[in-house]
Amino acid sequence: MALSFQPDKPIYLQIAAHMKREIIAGSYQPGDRLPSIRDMAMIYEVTPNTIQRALQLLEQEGILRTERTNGKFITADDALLRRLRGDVLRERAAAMTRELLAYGFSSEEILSALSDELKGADSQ
Amino acid sequence: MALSFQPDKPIYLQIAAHMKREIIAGSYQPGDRLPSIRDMAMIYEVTPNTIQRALQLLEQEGILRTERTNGKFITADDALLRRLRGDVLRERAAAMTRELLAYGFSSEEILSALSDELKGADSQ
DNA sequence: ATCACTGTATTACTTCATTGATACAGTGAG
DNA sequence: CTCACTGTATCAATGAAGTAATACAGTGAT
Repeated sequence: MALSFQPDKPIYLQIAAHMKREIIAGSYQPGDRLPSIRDMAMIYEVTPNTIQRALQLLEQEGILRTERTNGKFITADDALLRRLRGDVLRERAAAMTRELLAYGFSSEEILSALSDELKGADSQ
Repeated sequence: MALSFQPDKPIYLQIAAHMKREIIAGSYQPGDRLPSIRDMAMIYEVTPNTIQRALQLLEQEGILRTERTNGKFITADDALLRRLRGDVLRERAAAMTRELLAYGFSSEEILSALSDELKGADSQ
């Protein structure tokens, strides 16, 4: 793996975002145990502190649960994961809408631009 | 005015973004002269350097033009402004699409979420 | 008891970016 | 010429943030 990091954003944020995407996309299952902090540090080629910091963010969102001396686990709370999935979608859509309306674009323009993008993405 | 700044993003970027929105939204007209750097510094309540730095970004995009001892002006190039407007819309739509597809959302989910947001925004 | 494994906390380094102070330079009106 | 106005360049202070090093602490298998 070793995920190529963008130099302009903190690594711990990029790892947190990556993990969150994987979890929401279903690459990890509810209840799964994560690799240990030190193992993940090797995988991502960063120091353990950076991993810990990333995972703290996810734990604050309730996505992870810690067993003090045993490891960290994806929450087994299915409902929470489903809710999170919906929240992410709505929040991203809302942010984009807010921004583009501030630029003076009409609802029709925004919707049409998005349709075009999705058509392009589908055909790949 | 004095625009309340978010503490987490550099002020010069926020000012640049604000100006760009105003220009794309049509609050300034092509060819308009901007207030002097020192005047804008007073208006935004920041130091002149911060304004200069913000305006440099817009100048690099071709949105502004400088007359060395006379001031800065919105470009009179109408076509450029129209093109910029379209670019912004497409770029934002593309970024959001990329991100949400990485989360595993389907095109249908994305489109529907955006429609919902726009409906909400319209009715306000 | 010891070892190997978990996560946690503390501290410090170091780098980097943002902002501010100040000086430079050109133009045109009076 | 001088003043008042433009934008520009340079350099320093500060402050914040990210990362790394290291030590702490708990558990369970052998």
